Amino acid sequence: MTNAGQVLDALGDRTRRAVFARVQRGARSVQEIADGMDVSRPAVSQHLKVLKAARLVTDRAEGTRRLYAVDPTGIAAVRDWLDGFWDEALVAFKAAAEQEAVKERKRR
Amino acid sequence: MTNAGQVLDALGDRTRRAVFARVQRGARSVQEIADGMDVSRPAVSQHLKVLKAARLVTDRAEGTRRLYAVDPTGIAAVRDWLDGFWDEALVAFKAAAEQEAVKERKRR
DNA sequence: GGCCAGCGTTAGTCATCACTTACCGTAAGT
DNA sequence: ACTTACGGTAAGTGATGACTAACGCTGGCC
Repeated sequence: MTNAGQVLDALGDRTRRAVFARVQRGARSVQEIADGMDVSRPAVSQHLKVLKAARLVTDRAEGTRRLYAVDPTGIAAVRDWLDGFWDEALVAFKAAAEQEAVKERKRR
Repeated sequence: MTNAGQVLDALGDRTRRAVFARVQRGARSVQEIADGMDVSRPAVSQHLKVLKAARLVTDRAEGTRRLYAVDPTGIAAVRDWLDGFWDEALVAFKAAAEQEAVKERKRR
C-alpha cells in the first residue's frame, strides 16, 4: 500500500502537478513533457522521480527514450484517504449545523 | 468553487495534515489542537489559516476561544479533481496494458 | 479599572526544496 | 569507432515556507 502522505507531498507542488497533467494528457518522453514548460528538462526529470516514488506514474524504457504513463495506484491511495475524511466530515458537519440550528431557535 | 490546487498545496505539508486530522477527531480550540503536538501554538494558528483559506476548516468565535471544525468543501474539491484523473487514468492504463499485450504477442 | 486567558499577527531565522548548469552513461545510426 | 539523441544524476544556488519569540488585541472575571 502506498502512503497517502507521500502522494499528497508529491501533489503539493504546482510544477509537479503540471508535469503529472501532461503525462496524463498523453505526453510520453521527458522531452515532450518538458517542451512548452517554463522549467528545464532535468527539473522535469526530478519531478518525475518524485511522482514515480509516489506511484503516480510508471516508466518504461524504449531505446534511449523513457516513456512515462499514469499509474492509478497513487491516485487510489489519496482517494481512499480522502474518502475516510469525507464520510466523517459530513457527519461532523451535519452535527455542527444541527447544533447551530438549535442555538438559533433558542435565541428567539 | 475552491481551487483544487490550493487544497493540495495545503495538504502537501505533514504538520498541516496532522492539524487537519486533529480537527476532524474533534479537537476544537487552538490550544487543544496544539496540545501534544511538537510545534508551538502560533504555528498551529498559521496552519489553520492556510487550511481555512483552502476551505478545509471553518472557524467560529466563542468568547475568547475560537472553535474550528472540518469544512467538506475543500475535500470535495480535491475529490472532484482526483475523479477526473481517475477515470482517464484507468482508460489510459487499460490502453497501455492492451498495447503491451499486443507487443507481447508479436514477440512470439 | 485591573487582570488573565485565548488567539492572531509580525519580524526574523533556519531548513527544506525546486531549479539550473555541467557531466556521465546508454542506445541507435552512420 | 564516432556521433548524436535522450535522460538520469551531482553540485551548487536561490527562493519558498515553516517555525519561534515577542507583541497586541479582545472577551470574560474579579
